[in-house]
Amino acid sequence: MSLLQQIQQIAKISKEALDFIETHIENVEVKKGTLLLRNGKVCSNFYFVTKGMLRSYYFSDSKEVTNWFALENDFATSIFSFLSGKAGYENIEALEDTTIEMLSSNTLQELYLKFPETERAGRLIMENYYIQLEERLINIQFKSAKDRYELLMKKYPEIILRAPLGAIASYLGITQETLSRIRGSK
Amino acid sequence: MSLLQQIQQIAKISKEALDFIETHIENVEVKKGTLLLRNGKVCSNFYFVTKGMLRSYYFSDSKEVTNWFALENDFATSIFSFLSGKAGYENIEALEDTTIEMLSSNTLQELYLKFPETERAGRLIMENYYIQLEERLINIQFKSAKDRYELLMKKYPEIILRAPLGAIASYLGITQETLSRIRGSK
DNA sequence: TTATAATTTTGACATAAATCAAAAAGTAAC
DNA sequence: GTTACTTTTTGATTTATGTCAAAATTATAA
Repeated sequence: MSLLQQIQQIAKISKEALDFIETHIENVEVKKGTLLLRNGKVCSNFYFVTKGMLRSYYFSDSKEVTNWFALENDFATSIFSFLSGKAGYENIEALEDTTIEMLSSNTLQELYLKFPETERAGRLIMENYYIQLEERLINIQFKSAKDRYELLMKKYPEIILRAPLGAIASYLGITQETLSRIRGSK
Repeated sequence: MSLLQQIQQIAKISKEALDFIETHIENVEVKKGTLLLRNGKVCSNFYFVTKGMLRSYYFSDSKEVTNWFALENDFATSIFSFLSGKAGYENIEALEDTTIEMLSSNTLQELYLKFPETERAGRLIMENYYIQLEERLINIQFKSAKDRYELLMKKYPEIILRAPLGAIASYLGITQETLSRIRGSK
């Protein structure tokens, strides 16, 4: 699926707006290990993954903490930085060779102004993100490490299969030793 | 401040849309202890607190867990249920005698359709909510109980002063015994 | 293929926070 | 003001998960 198709599934958008988006999409291919964003920088791009996998992480006491994974057909950006225009704390790296479609924040602002009907898609995407995040917060707050791992496995098995253990562990809020033991014990 | 004023601070909205909102606002006063929403029900209202304090909580193994507090000038709703139209897991109660302005989800849907420029305010509100929630997730995942308490005290001292200990503790993801000890030790 | 580096697993031990229980303090009702 | 109820504090003990360290496995590159 392409970014354009994905957006059309979310909200009805005029032909003109779609054309505008299409002419502004930038296609990028990056090798595994590439850093698309470094902490301390402003994230001025909104990504859509067509192939491969990204992850965002930040440092907490010099330890890497995974903030999210983005697989095929997922949107991805450093939301705080992208929305506020301020320097962020996130790093975005490619966990595999990855192909992305990219929109700049300028393009998006222009899109919202020129085609106000696209605000709806923006709102719906944010609402969806919020609900996901809320669920994650609840899990982290009140499920055991093992429960959280099993929930992730059920909901996003692809992440478990494709991401390195350390990245998964810090996403779940546990150490990799603990995750390794959880995996071992069953 | 009123709901109308708050919305106008977020995005520019036409006179007509404002009128539409105004005629649909419902003013409600509730006594301390009132349950505005019970889990298992669909939350079909969007609240704005003009006086007093609400909190949302859900049950995890028959224990109450606070999901959020809403003080004066805060919006409040059971976001998942309100957005999805499905039965939710949250309860919303008044922690004090509280005055609220209320919009139904039907009104809001109508508003978005009739006045598409209001989508922008909706999007911006959601973006802001998301950023707040992300920050909270990061804190819960990687700060100690004490650090989390101190962060809350710095950011929302009103909550610490006005909410009962048990509600604050479960909001922070700790037991009330632990919170009591944190308070005691300094 | 072998050498080197990165990732994952295993082990021993430490610790923050939970649990269970009861006392103390605060609030509301009669 | 006394009684009953709720909330908060204090104490003793347990437990899930973290930390530190090293071994085993797997991936990468020369």
